[in-house]
Amino acid sequence: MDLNDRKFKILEAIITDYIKTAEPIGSRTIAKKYDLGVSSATIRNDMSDLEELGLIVQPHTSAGRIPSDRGYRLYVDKMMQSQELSPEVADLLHNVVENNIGQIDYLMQQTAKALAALTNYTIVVTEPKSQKLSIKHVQLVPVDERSVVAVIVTENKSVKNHLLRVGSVPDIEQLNNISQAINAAIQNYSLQDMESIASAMLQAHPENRELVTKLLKAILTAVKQNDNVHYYTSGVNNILGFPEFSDVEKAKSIFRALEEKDMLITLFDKNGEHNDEVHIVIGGENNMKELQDCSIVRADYSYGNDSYGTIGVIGPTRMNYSQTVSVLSAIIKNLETVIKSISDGKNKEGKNG
Amino acid sequence: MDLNDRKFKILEAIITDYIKTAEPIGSRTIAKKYDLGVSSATIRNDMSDLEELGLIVQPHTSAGRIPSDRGYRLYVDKMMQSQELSPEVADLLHNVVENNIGQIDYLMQQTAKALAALTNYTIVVTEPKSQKLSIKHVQLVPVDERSVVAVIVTENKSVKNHLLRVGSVPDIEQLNNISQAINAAIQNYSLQDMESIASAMLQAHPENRELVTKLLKAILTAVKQNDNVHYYTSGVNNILGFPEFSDVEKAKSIFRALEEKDMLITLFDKNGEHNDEVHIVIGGENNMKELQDCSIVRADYSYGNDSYGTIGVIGPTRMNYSQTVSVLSAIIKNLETVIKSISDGKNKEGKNG
DNA sequence: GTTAGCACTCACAACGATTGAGTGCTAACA
DNA sequence: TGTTAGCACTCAATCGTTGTGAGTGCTAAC
Repeated sequence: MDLNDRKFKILEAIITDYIKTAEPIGSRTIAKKYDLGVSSATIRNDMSDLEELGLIVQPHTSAGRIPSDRGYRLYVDKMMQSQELSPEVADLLHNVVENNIGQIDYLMQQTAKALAALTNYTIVVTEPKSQKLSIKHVQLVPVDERSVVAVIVTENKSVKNHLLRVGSVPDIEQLNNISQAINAAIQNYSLQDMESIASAMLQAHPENRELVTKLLKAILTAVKQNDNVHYYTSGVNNILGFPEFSDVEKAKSIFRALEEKDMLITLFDKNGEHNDEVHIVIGGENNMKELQDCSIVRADYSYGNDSYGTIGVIGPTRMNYSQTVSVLSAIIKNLETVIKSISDGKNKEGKNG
Repeated sequence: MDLNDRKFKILEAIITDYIKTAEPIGSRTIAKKYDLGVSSATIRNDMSDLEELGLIVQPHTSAGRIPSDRGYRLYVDKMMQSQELSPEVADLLHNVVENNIGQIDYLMQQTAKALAALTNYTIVVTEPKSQKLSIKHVQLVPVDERSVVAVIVTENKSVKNHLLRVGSVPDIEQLNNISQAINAAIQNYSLQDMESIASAMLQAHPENRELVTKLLKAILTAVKQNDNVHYYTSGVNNILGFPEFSDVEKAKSIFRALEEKDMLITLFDKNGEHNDEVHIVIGGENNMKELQDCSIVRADYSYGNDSYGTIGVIGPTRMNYSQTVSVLSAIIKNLETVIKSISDGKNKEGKNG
């Protein structure tokens, strides 16, 4: 069976209508609302064919049709028109990135928040994560008489604080000396060779054994923490706004799924490398049964050379794919442009290793 | 009308039963379940009296009784037995604090999470906030060729990072010099006198005008940000578990309320100073209409000398007050003990100003 | 003060009838 | 061969009716 132009139009009508109303669409509605020049009986015949192809389904005998996962898939792959963003929205997205680019965690949070507000769906943003992590710089900063913060800057520009509690805190000069020494040691030895770094450090600063030991431990923790995916969510409650989730049990199971970290790993599983496309996973195409009624639109953004994160939009299968893809592409582009403009200096000067 | 012993017992029966089941309790149920030695008719008479006093209400004519806000209030103030925590729970609470005391944001998050898991209610924790904020130490740390992190340590031991983007980043030695200079300047002038600090700094480091300007701005932001209440929530979804909120609209309105920052300010409004009591606000006693079906149990914890935060537990009016108060008191005690043990050195040595 | 007994109330569930949106099929038409 | 009008059929949703049972308030007697 072939899909002629009219059948495509009917499928599109069903999908766009259903996205708007969440109600099954009947043949008469299509005949009246869309000017196809044929009667409802003809549309009925076409709908029967579309159903045979598995593109639409009937919730029950005496109801209209709604799109199936396969129907959405065809729509998304072949029929969907890309949507122009309004200048206001484009501006808003640009500003979110521009204003928060300095603080990576703020940036992630604000990005998620803005996308949630714009799309009305649920947003998950993962922090950029580098494949190979290396420590770039370490600095000790005094906090009070018993604690020092180790500020650890990694190659992929994440800045993390680790508070170290010690018996007594050396003065600032000494802290600077230790900081300098650890930076030198990290340059000289590979991070794998913690033994050598430790012994070198302890030899040079025997009077601050406790501090140095804890510092090294913090650095190890930082390296290990890199394996943890940090992520931010926003708009989780938007789920409750959709009639398909007005059943509390359904909403709860989705919430539970979104709370689990492993879920995200499954969901955002790259099956390989970062790439530039926007990925769409529709309904049952993902294999988590709690999210079978949801679709996920996601895209990676690169952050520096080999570091990247993911932004995912989670909504009902009946989501506005076209708008979502536009907004997502726009924010990714903004992120990458601004990030690139910052790190441009780096390649030219090429000082640091 | 007076409340004799039996009436108290009946009220208590109604409250404890309703907390468990969320169903109205009838006179026969009480007669059977609680051995009061009187018939249901007698209990009926007493219940009628309790209703006249406004301590219980009937949802409709042919239903049992449920406690009113005033009933809960009487129970909480006069009748409630304090509950011993099991050693496991006590241990868990202790460990949460002990293991995370170093990183204040982690500590808040983990505390909220643990309480949410233990109580099954919604937890809101505000970061400790000082009345008067002063900057204790500033340190610049290089990130890449275009950016520097300003690590700002405040008197109440919060450590915040601000990323500064500049045309070119001076070498580490210079960064240390500038850090030292700003620390000195902050010591010499009051923070109110930013003018003087700025001119002194710019005079001393004219070649890093951009960096110094941005640094000063970051410091100002840090001071201002202190006015913002930072808070962490956990267990928001627990709301959906309670039958009284199984109506999606109700749940949504509560979620919306919890999302609003101003709500918290209203909710946690201290009407004055920090004190040691656990406060309980029952149902309509708070004046936010979205939360009229919720109760709030909250307590302040002090963090250092004049800095304190608040932990709030939000649940249905039908919440287990006794357990909640126990858990909350325990975590507050843990927090304060551990915090005190850390800062003990401070008062003895009394070095820094 | 307590209790048994009884009439009364009212939410809730079950049932059946009605409605209406929507379909599939058939026969006729271009 | 594609299109259409017409008609019988299906079935979720709505609505009124009825029965049921948990629970009350009142009264009279103990």
